Amino acid sequence: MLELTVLLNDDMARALAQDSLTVARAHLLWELHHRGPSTQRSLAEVLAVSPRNITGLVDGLVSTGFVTRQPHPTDRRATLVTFTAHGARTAQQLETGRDQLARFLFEDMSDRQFAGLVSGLAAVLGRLRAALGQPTGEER
Amino acid sequence: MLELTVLLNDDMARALAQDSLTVARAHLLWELHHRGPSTQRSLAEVLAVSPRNITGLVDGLVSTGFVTRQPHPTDRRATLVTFTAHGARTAQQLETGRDQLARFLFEDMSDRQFAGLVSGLAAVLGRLRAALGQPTGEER
DNA sequence: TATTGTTATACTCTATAACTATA
DNA sequence: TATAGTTATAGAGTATAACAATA
Repeated sequence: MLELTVLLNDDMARALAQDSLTVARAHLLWELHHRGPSTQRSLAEVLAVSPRNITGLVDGLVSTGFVTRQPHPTDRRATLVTFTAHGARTAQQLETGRDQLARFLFEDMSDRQFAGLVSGLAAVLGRLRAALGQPTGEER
Repeated sequence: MLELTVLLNDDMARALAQDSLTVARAHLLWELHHRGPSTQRSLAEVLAVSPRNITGLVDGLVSTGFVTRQPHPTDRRATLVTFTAHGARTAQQLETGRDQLARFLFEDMSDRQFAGLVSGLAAVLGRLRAALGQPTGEER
């Protein structure tokens, strides 16, 4: 399992690097894509990371042209992190790529095998959740 | 899947931190445990990381008392990274913990469910391998 | 008084390039 | 001439703490 995740992370990192992205920045883009313009505060909570960290990630994404900082309409302390056209297009591609990978991995699998996999994974996940004390996982 | 790996990595990092370890350093310890005293060069290859990176990881493990640098018996350029008693004990605990986790996750699972999980994962892994061009995975 | 985001500081992991000591 | 490991330098991700502007 560890080997598999390392393998996936490395390959994902390489793929993202071709778009001048890192895993951490792509994760922020991904959440932004699903939530729309967001304050840095809310992104810090969603990504379970310090506000200072978000400042750095957004700095990077701004300088590489994926997002901009827009003034919050009612709270002058806050900024809204917002996609550029390029950022929106890239986030959409991330989602499309995820869907394509899922299809590639599962579409030729028999219903029986797929059901067995899902059932087994659900059992493992359930045990993990119990052991870790119900983490807030979002089941994406 | 991504959420799951993130979840596992975070939790693993927290657990390791209680032993003053990081994931990268524990990975080195793990390989050392399975290979015995090793040159930094060989560790760089095994971990697929630059030699300079190994210098840093070993520096950290030396200063926290897990390993020492010993002279190589025949090559005076090389050093052999070697466990301290504390390091050897810790590596053994890592392996024991891995085994315990595996037992916890699978021992109450029916043979049928377990077989379905293994079969499904094997199919997914096979497709990944085909797509990525037969990575050198070690199947641990 | 509390919250948002930044500056200041620090640590870890990672890389490439140049260099030293040895083979 | 090639190899093992280090120093030099750099960048990314992460954290806490102090601070400014605003609520």
